[in-house]
Amino acid sequence: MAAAPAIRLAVDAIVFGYREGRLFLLLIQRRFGATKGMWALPGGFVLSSEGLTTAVHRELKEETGIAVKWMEQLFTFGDDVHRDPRGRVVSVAYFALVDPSALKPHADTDASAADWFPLDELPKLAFDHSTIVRTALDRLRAKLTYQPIGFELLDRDFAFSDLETLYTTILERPLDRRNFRKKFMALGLLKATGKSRQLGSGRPAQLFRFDRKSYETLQQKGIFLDLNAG
Amino acid sequence: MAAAPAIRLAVDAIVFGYREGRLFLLLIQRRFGATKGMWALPGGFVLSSEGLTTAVHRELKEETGIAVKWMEQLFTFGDDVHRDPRGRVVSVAYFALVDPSALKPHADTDASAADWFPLDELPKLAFDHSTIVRTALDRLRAKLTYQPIGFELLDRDFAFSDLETLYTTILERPLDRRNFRKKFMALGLLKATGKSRQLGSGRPAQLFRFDRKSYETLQQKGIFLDLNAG
DNA sequence: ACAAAAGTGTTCGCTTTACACCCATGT
DNA sequence: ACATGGGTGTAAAGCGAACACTTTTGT
Repeated sequence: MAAAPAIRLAVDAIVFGYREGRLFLLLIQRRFGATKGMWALPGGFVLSSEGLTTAVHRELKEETGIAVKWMEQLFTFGDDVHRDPRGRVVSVAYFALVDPSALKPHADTDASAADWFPLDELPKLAFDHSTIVRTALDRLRAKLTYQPIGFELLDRDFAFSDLETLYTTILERPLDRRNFRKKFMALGLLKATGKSRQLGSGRPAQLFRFDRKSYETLQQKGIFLDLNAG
Repeated sequence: MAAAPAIRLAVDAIVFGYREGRLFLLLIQRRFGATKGMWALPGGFVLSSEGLTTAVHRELKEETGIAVKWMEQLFTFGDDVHRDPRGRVVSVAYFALVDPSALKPHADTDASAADWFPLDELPKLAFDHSTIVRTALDRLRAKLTYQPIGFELLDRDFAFSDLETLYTTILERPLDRRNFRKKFMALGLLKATGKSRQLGSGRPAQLFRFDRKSYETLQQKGIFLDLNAG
């Protein structure tokens, strides 16, 4: 076969943030082209000299100023030949989880703005980015049941109730507090810090921290954390 | 951003076949270029006018003569900039399961040969195709535990023991016959045909057929079929 | 009769689930 | 004292795992 026709390859980043019981999505406002002014996922074209993973990290950094440690490949979108008005663009989507309070996005050259949006109040998105976000959400929910998450989304020290709220927020359904705590504790990836925290009234909550080693081990292994009722 | 540099986009097909207690992989022998004479996964460059899924099906058909109904996107390989000696090529890998007895591969213009290889006797593969195959195998094994498979791999009518052998072959470990049967039957996706079959001596086996409707339903839903001991 | 493959139930232990009250602190 | 959020135990049911013999046929 001769040289391939000009398909352009892009990467997109779905960055979920969690704060105070709400899930957020990181978006940028497009500065150029037919989609100028619309909100979209951070992303852009892959350079021929860089790997895909490098490319997403670079684009994310360039467009929002945010650096994340880890992104997971989600899916490659390229069945619809017209998904991008600029021509044939195939996009490899990656997703990440971060604590948004630590990361103030700032717009850069390619974006006129960058900001966090609550998941239930997303603006209309450019391209097929709504589909991509939906796919990412599905994956995130599925991921909860076979891998621990939270490390990237919570403060270093957190109360158990923070973890519970995180899970109920993502799953959009309640969990049984006792059962959830029992199961999660049994995984042995939380360390008590000895410290405690109090918000207004109520009994102070003891603070925990993830044990990084076991956390990463469990992430690899694919554990079970059946979460029907918690 | 200006026009993207010339990255070429390819698709590769990992087609697993199952027959008589063995897993096979469909390979083609490369006819051109630096990898001439080597075995590789069927695949090739995506045309700018076609979707990714269309592209894999087309390439598979062109190179091996085999048409499959369904392929699942596996992963996109593009972190290694030098994975292809022809330049920068990013490949979207898809995998499929078929009954190889119904599908005699024949080489076509781009391949000098196409054939089934037992998984444990693969030749050295071109590019990073060994890595891709390994990834596909991991996925296939994982898939077994949350989705029913078998429909695509067995004859329309099959004995229960065929199904059992299929599972033990893929998982490479024995299953408890009684438990496996109990669980699988409980899913309610097998219909008795009333017919039976006998191979040499031994009690004849009654033949089953998949109930297509429930099969597809369960594939969507993501069911649980814990298979530690079967 | 024996060899070969198909078919079938029960028991035990663990995990999941459902469920409600007390604790520590602030106001 | 009451409001607020944090923290805890137990019993019942269901599921997964382990385990061996009988049936039907050919030779």
